[in-house]
Amino acid sequence: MRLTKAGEYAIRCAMFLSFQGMDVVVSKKEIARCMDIPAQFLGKIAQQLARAGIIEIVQGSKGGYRLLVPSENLTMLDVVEAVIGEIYLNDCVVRPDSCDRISTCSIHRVWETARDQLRETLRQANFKSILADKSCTIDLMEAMKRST
Amino acid sequence: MRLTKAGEYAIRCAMFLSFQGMDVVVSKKEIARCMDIPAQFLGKIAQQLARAGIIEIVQGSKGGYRLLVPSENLTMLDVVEAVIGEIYLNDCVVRPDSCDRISTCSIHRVWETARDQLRETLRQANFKSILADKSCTIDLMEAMKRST
DNA sequence: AAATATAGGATAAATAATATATTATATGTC
DNA sequence: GACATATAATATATTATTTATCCTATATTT
Repeated sequence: MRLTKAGEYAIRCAMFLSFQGMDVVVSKKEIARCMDIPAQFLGKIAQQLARAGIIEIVQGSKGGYRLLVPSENLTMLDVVEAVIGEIYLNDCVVRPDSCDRISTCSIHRVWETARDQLRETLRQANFKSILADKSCTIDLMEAMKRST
Repeated sequence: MRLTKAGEYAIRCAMFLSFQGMDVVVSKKEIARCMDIPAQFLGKIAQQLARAGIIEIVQGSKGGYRLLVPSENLTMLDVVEAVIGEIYLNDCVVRPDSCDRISTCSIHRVWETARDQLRETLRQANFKSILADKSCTIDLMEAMKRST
């Protein structure tokens, strides 16, 4: 019941791009290096972020990724779900036929509540406010230095 | 980011035992049959529930499982964590060394909040109140009929 | 003692996640 | 246009986790 690495990497990538701002194309290599993401794997993740409309992929020399969404409108929910799909904690919430018990059972309702809360918490977390936290930006800048 | 089948099965098992009451020994076979759980797999899950002090395993002919905890004190959190371990949504919350960014970063705090909420919601859900919901008990009784 | 039921260790089978290799395509520079 | 550079896309390999079962041992009832 944990976030996958792909999800974690996607968040790191979104954080880095948010930090750079919307008009900057950042190369895959640089993101991978600074954020400790396997470069090829980042390629896959970027495809999913692009399909979700979160980033734009720029090909060719001087290519890379560019953020398409203002960081105050970009939430952790958007980024995570772009990569791992819509979050749900128990199958039966989304596919009632996965269990032949009735879907009104209160067990289902508990999972539904838990899921809604989780999604809401991630929806509240936008990258602008995350970066407003000094400890995050300090950390980012150190990561950039380290990987030069 | 989903509950494992083992977790789902554990909940079904706990629900069945809660329905039967604390003083009844229910055979593995019967639980497996009524709750659609592979019998051998249920054996493993029962071991974990027993280790957590939730059920008692009775060996020998006429053996089976007996609930040790009053259903009003037994929560979904207890049952789920007995089987899948302590819930956490992102590695870095529990093992800060899994990511070399500082643990005070607000990303971490979001995951921490989400995790706390999730655990709290599951802690609120005790099996007595779950069974107080008619649709659950009706469903249980039908499952028992079906599998005769 | 025989029958019945679960325990516990080992292992197999299935699925999912993570990562990489390779070929193709797009862009900028000379 | 040719070449260098960077990402795309498909395929494949690797690893980890989850799910399930087999088999021998042990406990209990009759």
